[in-house]
Amino acid sequence: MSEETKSLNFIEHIIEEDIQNGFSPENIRFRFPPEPNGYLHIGHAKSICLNFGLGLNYNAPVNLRFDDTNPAKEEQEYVDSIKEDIKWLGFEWDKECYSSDYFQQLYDWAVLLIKNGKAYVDSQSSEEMAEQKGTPTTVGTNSPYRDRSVEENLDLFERMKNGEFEAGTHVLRAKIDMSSPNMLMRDPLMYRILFKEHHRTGNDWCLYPMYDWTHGESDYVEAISHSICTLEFLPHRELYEWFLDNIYEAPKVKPKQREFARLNLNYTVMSKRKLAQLVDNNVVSGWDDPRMPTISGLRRKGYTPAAIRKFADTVGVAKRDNIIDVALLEFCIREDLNKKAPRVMAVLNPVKLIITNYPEGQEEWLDAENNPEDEHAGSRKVPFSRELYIEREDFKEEANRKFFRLKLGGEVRLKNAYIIKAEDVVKDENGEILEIHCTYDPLSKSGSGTEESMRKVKGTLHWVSTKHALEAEVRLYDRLFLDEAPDSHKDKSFMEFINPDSLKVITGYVEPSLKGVKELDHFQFQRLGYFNIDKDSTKEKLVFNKTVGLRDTWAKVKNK
RNA sequence: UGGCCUAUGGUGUAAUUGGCAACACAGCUGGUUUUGGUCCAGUCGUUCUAGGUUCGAGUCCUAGUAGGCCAACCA
Repeated sequence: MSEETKSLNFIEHIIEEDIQNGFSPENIRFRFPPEPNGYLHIGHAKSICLNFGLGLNYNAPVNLRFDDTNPAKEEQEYVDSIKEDIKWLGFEWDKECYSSDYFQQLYDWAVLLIKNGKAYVDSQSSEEMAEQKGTPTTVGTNSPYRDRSVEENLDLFERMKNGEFEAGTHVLRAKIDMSSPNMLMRDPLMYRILFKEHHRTGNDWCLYPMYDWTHGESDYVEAISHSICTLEFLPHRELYEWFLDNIYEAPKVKPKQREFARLNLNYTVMSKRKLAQLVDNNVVSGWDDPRMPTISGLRRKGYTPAAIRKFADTVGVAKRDNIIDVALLEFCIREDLNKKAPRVMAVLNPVKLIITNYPEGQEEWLDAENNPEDEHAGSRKVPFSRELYIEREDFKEEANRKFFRLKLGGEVRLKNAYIIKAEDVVKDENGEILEIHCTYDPLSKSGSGTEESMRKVKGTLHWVSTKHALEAEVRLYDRLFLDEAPDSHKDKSFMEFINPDSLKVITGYVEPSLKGVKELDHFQFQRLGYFNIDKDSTKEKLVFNKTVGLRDTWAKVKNK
């Protein structure tokens, strides 16, 4: 079987066209260029999957390049987390690069531009320059310093580099066109003076290049053929090309910038600034809080690399703004975990169930299938006894026939065990049920092959033996925001839509086979959802995170 | 008041480049099931508007409408 012919996205169409037009496939090269000023989120995952996926498809190298031109915001912590996240997603970069590695080259090229009359030192305040910049609908005016001599510019620029001037006193600007309809072409800044220690170059420089001047030239240095970024950089393309044209030397690869629509997810926010705000205001416990749309948050919540890659693949790549339904992300993780996660029994909201005709003190270890979706997963033993926990929601004193669970006088199968019949309840003075008393049919044991064991009863419940169960902390997550588009309201901050119940911490009871499981191990708590082990887990105390619930048809029926 | 980008079911993304609008998710119906999960079958629903070119337009042209981006010494 040949693999399904997958349709190409518009970036791939462009690459195919370039190859058609004679661009040599071995010169194809990509890069993923994060700024190390925050943790990567699911939107970056889309970009990572795009760039590294392209690299795989075209057998082309993909560089990881840290776009570190602003020492005020960038930190090593972020570099480390970014590398970890990309590796975890399953991708390998060719070279690990830093824009700061090119500071000298960039400086030399800037001198070249000055010599060619393409750049000049401006000595006005930022306010004055902003004033002269004009607006999208009105043209700008030239700086009084625009026509400084090459010699003066060269001298000033060198002294800027040497630290002779205070921050803010001078900048280097490209000399382009103050009346361009594209604001970015109105003599954009190339350099500013910043007396800040850089996470890599230390105090070597007090002159730092701006994004536009840095990015395209870095692509050029690395011979990136296709420089893929998000839509908001589209107007930068003209400048990207202008800068390149001023330093380009003939046989080399001239990088091409192309733009795609960034990922948006409903019920969350997706900008590093806003995510940082959630962290700084302690709305969440950190960048890797499972409620965050960060890669580290999703990982901690129990998402798998395969699920995220599948998601990125499914949402596609195009040029129109989009808002993806989180239901799609949830579908992707369920699909993956359904195949991989071992099934176990856990009771999260327990009520005691006593089997009155089961001998006191007796216990049995029953066979339980680990994963019906994976025949190689094998089975395990689970302990059964007279006293069990079941979910409070699985019992009602009376209910209609749509309720496939336990009710007084009704029968139900205990998963992997026996058919039971509810006989009586014991309540406290407030009417709260303390115990459910039932009887079991000793001949109905699962898998025993008896006629009784083959009987069809409508409901099957999960359970744990009170005596054998392990206590565990279980963290239940709900969406962080109550609004579908929390940051789309002009008059309200996204912070006003935070879901106060996004985290519930409860104590649950899990079957004893879970003793000794490792961080990040995934499980399906049968009939409840997927859970994984949090890093806060210890030998003494298990801590689970809820990854996602199972699809819940009952919830829909119930609410009708 | 300018320039640029985008417009296909509820949400996304395709359409052999001008030739029967399809795939996934979501929704709904039913079946199987010792998970109200999975799986299976079925179903709902789509080319922003108006003109034009053409034998034929989602695709090309014109105008309109709607949404997005652009005035940081951020990236």
